[in-house]
Amino acid sequence: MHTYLDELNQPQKEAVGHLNGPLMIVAGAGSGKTKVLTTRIAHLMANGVDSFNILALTFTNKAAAEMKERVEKILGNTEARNLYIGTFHSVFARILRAEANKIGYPSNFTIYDTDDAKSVVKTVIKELDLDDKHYKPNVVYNRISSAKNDLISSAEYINDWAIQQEDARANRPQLGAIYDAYAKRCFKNGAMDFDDLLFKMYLLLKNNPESLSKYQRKFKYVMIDEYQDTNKAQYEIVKLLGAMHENICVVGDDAQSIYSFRGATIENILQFQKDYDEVKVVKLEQNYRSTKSILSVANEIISNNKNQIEKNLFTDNEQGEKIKLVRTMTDNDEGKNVADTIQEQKLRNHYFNKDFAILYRTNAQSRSFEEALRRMGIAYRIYGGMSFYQRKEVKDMIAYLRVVVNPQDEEALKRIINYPARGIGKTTLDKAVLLANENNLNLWQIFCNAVMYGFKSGTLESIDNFVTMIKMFQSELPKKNAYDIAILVGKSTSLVKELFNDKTTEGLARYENVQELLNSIKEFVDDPIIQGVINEDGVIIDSIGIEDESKINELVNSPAQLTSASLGAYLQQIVLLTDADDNKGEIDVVKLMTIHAAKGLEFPVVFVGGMEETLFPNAMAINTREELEEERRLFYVAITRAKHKLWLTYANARYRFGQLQQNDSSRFLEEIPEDFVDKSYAGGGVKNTGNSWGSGTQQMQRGFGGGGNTWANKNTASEAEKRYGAPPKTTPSYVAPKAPPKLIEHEPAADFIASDTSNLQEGQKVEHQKFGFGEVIKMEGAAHNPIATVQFELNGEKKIMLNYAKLRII
DNA sequence: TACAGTGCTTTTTTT
DNA sequence: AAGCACTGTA
Repeated sequence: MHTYLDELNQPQKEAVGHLNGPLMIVAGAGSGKTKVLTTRIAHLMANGVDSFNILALTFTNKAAAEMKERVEKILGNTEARNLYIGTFHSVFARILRAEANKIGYPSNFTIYDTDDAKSVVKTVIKELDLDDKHYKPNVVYNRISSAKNDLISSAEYINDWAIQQEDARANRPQLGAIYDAYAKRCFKNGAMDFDDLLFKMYLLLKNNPESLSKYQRKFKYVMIDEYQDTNKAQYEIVKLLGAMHENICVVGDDAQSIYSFRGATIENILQFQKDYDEVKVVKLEQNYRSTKSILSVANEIISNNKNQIEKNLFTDNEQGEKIKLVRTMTDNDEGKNVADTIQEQKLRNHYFNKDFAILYRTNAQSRSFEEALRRMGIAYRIYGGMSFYQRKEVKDMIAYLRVVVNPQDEEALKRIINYPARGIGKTTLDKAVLLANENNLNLWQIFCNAVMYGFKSGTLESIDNFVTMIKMFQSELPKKNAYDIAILVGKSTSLVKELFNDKTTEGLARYENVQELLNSIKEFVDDPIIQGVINEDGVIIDSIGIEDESKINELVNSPAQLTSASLGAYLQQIVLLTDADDNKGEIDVVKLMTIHAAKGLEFPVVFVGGMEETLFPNAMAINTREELEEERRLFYVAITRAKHKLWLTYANARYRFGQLQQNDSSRFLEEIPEDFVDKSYAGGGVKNTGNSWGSGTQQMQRGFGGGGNTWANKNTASEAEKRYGAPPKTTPSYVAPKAPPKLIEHEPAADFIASDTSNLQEGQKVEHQKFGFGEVIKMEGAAHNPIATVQFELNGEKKIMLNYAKLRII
């Protein structure tokens, strides 16, 4: 019969089999949580629950996609399409569009990402005549964000005595005023930030009984993934949605709660059991992912936390190797060491690039790993950090599209009003903004009626041309899909042409990025998923808004109405997309990401870099026990990503803010029992052994020790040395062989012409037909036979004889 | 109006 | 180191 049930262990079966009533699954790392969730959905449907009545909420798009795919596989039919599976933010965005009128928003509202939101905060601070040195936009934004996650409106914020006291003590009494102005501005712009998607969803359900009842009836079964990471807003929404049927299933692991900075609280797990009369609790304690060695270390680490739900995570997997500890001199050496080790492991144990992950606490740490991997010719990909959609040229293009869909969107409008330059400069913009504020209109309305406001005739003409152009785009909205409009915009604004004409390396990259954006729009358009109904503005109104079946049939019969290929739909999904969600990922590359981004993932071989005090645990997060325990959970998450092998690495000193900074090894390393760890590499890595030791207390200077990697200062033994004994004086047993780096072939532009290199200087940027782009780092050789040493971006250092090679100077 | 140069701040994690 | 804001010049 239901063969899928046979694949489960006893507790898993219990969880899947509990169909009605509240259910809490405490799922340890690697215990088959996703399998249980997906099987449970399938089981619900096998027992007659309509797929339209199931809602599953996750934190990442990737998790949602995976869940959907796996349910589909189990079911073997297309019923899974009707399931409502998505992230909190994307599901609520869809619902809010359909219900926008109930909360006074346009259904084509824009979603502001963090950059947009901070920019609005900054604007508002300036308009209130406050000093943005004192009211730092970053800090203010975080404060507003926390308030929203705690469901505190600006009015409540201002009237809350305790909050006011707190702000007064911090000498920031105007925070409430800023919050209020910010909220009003977003509303005026027809925009919501990420937190609004939760906050407004809560308000919608709270204040509109019909809406609440509608969604309660629709979502008879609700499932929440990563419940330990929910904040108050999410908690209250779930509680409201589930109140009618109480068929709520939450899955979480308190040991993996790492998002308290976003308002998440473990309290939600504890509270869950009190909210309902009979909560079934199932613990999944068998780990199917890691070796015994790795899991023991993880268990040991987490046992140092006081606050936790008791559980006993075990595995039947093999013992595996001890985890390895590596100490290097600098962050650059750390990078080299990891790259060397990857190369070694590939050769010795036949791993592929894709089997490796390098994890770190902060995004800035990716640099040294990146450089080392590039030098070795190992393909890699960085997830997170500066995402594709944050690049200037991409944001510019998207800003145009945003204005077309929602001209109230002032952030986008400001961005493009004079780009490419069209004679509407700062003076004009300032005046328009002032007029908008005085007349309580938005910027777009000022421009549309510019003639009323006494702009100079030249300026007026520029404004009119701009307005006419945008209106022309808008008139195409109902007729054209997202891609066709994007192409039209690119052409009419000559934005693409401008980038194309910029032949510098950076210009080339920018042009390519815009092309990539256009490709992604095309892809989106070519794969129209029927997911909703579109209103006259081209914005998705969700099918959920239609209760009457005949109406749905009517709409299904007019497919144009139902495609999601509109520009509005495209914009909605990209802003909620993380680049970790990008699934082009099955190519053979080493993956680099923060530990946060790695949650929910697993890799055969894992490196955790930067195991140093101030970095991990991070200096910003050691002020309270709670903070420190969260850092420890983060370490726990890092460890439990590994299936077979785990390396922990740290550097004696690393560059931070342009200065070489010395750090002690992480306190977490002391918590690993001696027997579980192989420390034979904790002595400076492949290159640094045999040198004098001691991390010293003297200020490290740049170019220390003359020889690059030599430590000249001898002082007291370092913390690590005291703990782990003196580092080995001999060469390690195995030095990774340097495979000849593979050449990454460069495709020169069709118009590649070699330059006259007789006067080539150090520091100049060049292009080589085969090796690609690089920088001249050294000139040598006789005058009649000059030799340039060039550091190529993709192919490392090469000596080029200028008499023979063809180089183009950039 | 636009760009180049200078000086100043940054110091976590993300939907 | 790097990005940003501000200032001065063409």
